[in-house]
Amino acid sequence: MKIKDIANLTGLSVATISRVMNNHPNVSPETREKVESAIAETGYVPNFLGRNLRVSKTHKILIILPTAGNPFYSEILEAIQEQANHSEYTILIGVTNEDPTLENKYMEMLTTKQVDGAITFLSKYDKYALTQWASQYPLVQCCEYTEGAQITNISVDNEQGAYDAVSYLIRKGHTRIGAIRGQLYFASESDRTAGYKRALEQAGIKYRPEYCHIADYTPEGGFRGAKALMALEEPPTAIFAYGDTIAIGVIKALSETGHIRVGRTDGVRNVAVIGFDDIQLSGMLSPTLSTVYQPKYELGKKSFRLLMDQINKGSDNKECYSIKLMHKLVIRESSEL
Amino acid sequence: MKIKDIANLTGLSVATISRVMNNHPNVSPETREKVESAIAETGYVPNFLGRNLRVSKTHKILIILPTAGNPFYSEILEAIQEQANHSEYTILIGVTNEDPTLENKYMEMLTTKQVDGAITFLSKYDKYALTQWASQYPLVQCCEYTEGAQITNISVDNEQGAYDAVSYLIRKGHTRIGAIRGQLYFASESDRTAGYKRALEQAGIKYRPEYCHIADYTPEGGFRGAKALMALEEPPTAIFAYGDTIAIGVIKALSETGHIRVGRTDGVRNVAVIGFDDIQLSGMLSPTLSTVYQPKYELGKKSFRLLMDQINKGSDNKECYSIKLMHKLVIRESSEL
DNA sequence: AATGGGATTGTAATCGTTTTCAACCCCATT
DNA sequence: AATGGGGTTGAAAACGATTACAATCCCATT
Repeated sequence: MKIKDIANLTGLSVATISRVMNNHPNVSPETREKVESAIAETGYVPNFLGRNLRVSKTHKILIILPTAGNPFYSEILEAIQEQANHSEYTILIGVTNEDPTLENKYMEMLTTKQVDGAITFLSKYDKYALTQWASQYPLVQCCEYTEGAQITNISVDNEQGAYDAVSYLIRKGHTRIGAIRGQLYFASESDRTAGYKRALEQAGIKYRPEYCHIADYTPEGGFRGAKALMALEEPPTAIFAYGDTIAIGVIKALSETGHIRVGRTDGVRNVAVIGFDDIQLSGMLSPTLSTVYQPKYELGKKSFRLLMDQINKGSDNKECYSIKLMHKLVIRESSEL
Repeated sequence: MKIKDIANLTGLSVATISRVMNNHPNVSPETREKVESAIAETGYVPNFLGRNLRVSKTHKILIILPTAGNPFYSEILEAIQEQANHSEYTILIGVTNEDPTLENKYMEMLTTKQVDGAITFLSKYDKYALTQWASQYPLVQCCEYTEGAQITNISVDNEQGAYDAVSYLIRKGHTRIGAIRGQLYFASESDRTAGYKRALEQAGIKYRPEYCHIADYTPEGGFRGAKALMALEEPPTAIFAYGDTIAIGVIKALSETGHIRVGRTDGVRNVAVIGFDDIQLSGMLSPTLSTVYQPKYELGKKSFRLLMDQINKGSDNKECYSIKLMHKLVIRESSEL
């Protein structure tokens, strides 16, 4: 069942059928009526493969994620989905798991016209290559940015966020502050590390490399990291985790080792924990997690809008924006016990 | 830059270029060489819109999810992604948020040839419509099934899983066992409810409707549910949650009300909790969560394989399979304290 | 030298749409 | 009655690839 069948059925030409399908004006009410009833009868639906080729559009956008498991991304994804549902676009996701081959494979979906644009959550691209991509195709970078690349990106100020968190811990009297970070795969990590160091420095606290532990963004990573930190001969009294998923594991580890006890009565001071992201779960932990809030809904919504702007504007998208959204230090129990 | 440009550049015909691109035999080593270097020089990449139309394939499959936020789905998605990465398919996700309009919109991506097949995680379709879809397009139902519909589906035995969990609680001496379930949007819920009831009945315990609380599959839902159950004049001594995301909130609520205390010394008995799914987080809670394990990796992998089989087999896919994978009761702390 | 056949290449149709341009009809205006 | 113009429609050319079929070439065999 194709457009020609409807044409034959109604005795009209394919052009007219097409016009009806696309709500063009200049088609008489009678023929429109006739075509529509024929379509209804036969259950005809247009073949997008033909249409896509002709108009050179896919009405699909690609979301490139480093990992599928992190609720932080899920929440942003949800916002993007919501926007997409209100548009005529559907979203397609690609997970790279830090495999550069896959990163390229996904990027090539732009050149091969499989998608109209992309939102990437990665940052460790070659800046020249990335600039190149961005100049040719609709592309926005979300939650990250690549130093020196010309591409519109949107994120929070990670340096300041980390600074705020660590400064807060210092103000609470902590001087031995550990950090559990990712593997420097993201620009956000370097920034958070910079903020961490700036806070220490400003307070006159010496930076101790052994307090900086590397993990992946999972509870297990945080769990092992916290165990390692607490095994030092002079363990930290507070831990800053670069992601709430990490913090979950940190809290678990500290609970196991007795360094955190909700409603503790033995007079020992609990180790303080602050995370990053403010995923929905963080209010459900015991103790509830203090963290640096990222406006995930806004990040997702705005990314989508920025991408749409580029897609609709056409190829003269020379101007790139670098947008920072506000973060917020959210104090719950884990830093207060 | 299209295939014709390469043809002109090399003085060959488009057919030959196409043959080189698709690794056809019967193209002489010299011309292949010549074409390949021309491609390398110009950076030509084929336009998939043209190719897709011609071969009538998109090399994309759609995953229809009820929600984006549940880690249970994320983990299955991860498995599907992994499979897809090893194939020439990319996955596309659609989230319905229980909106029937969206469900249909996503299903129509099959008829409009936007995707080659779909894996759905929903179950509340009209069985006739669903059978119709499945007979015409590659389609598998994952984690759910629809009574009376002819469609291959794969899931665990939810009835038995719930039965196992509740029976275990009964064996531990509980007789007042609450349940927090979803809103009957899924077949799996009805099955779990049936299992819950069967276990009670077998033990001679009367089913009490007020012990059955309805929530959505979020920690917040579980939180409110548990609070409600504990507010009854005769509160349950154990709670079976229909999903680990729910159980997270249940544990939080019980911790707050003092019905759960890790390492409790006051002699009061903790309320036991068992969840469902065994998401990665469940080992990171305090207390760690006892739950009914679902083989998420296998569910994802197998779904993908089944879909590929249908896609490759062509339109004579008359036979449908209904596959059950093994669940497993995983006992951790939350049912033992 | 003629024949046959396998390997290689080219021609042109095809996939299902959209869209330009021309053609047509009908009616009001002159 | 001729003209002009708006409103509708159709014919045919795209879009960029794949592929059936025909054509050609080259070489071994007779």
